[in-house]
Amino acid sequence: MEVLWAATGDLTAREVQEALADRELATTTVLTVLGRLERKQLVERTRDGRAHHYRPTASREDHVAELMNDALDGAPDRGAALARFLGSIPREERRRLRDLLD
Amino acid sequence: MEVLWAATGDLTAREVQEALADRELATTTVLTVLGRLERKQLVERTRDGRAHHYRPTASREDHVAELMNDALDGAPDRGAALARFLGSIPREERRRLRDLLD
DNA sequence: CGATGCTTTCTACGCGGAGTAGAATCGGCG
DNA sequence: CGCCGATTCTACTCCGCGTAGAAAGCATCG
Repeated sequence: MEVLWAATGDLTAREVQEALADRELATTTVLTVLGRLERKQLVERTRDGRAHHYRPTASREDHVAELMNDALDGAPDRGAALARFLGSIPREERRRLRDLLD
Repeated sequence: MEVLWAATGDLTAREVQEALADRELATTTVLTVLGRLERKQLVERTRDGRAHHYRPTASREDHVAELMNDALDGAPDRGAALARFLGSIPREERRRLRDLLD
């Protein structure tokens, strides 16, 4: 996901593999992982001749926001959880949140 | 964790088992899980005679807030992620957040 | 047209965590 | 001291993840 999120457009499996060249992964490994990510709806792909082009289904920020929501869903008292959350982030970010809310 | 969070005070393994009576779990199963939760610092315990008393190390809300933070840590641009998060929750909760920030 | 070379699919192995539980051990209490 | 519940140790299964080999698809070059 890091690679796909960092890219400006779609990437082929080979391009992903090259972006991870330092790990020397087998091509099939990259394909397998991309397939699993697709199964989890984290990426989608379109065919282009012989190869596929992969792209994230959501921006990294959207994904993070969704994870935060999933976590919040675990609380019976969402309001209380939100209050604790506010208390757990840096003052600076609380300020930022207030700005965003206006 | 649900059982411990729902309880008012500490619980013994047997009490936890009784709270989960519908699942008909073996006593050792309950103990094993409690042990793993302790290893993960989700619960702590104190000895009391032959048995132990278990309790959560954090309230459910604190735990949820922590999970939200963990998710947020996955974003390179925390501000942007927070913005998406705000956009993903019900209007009502945004209002609640604004109140909390005052 | 067929060989060549990518790309993809199918299958698989090892690892670790979660759920479950049996066997053995520990330690109060009568 | 012996009993019985509580605890610890160990283990089995299932599942997801990281990894990759073997095989099949298919476009292109000679």
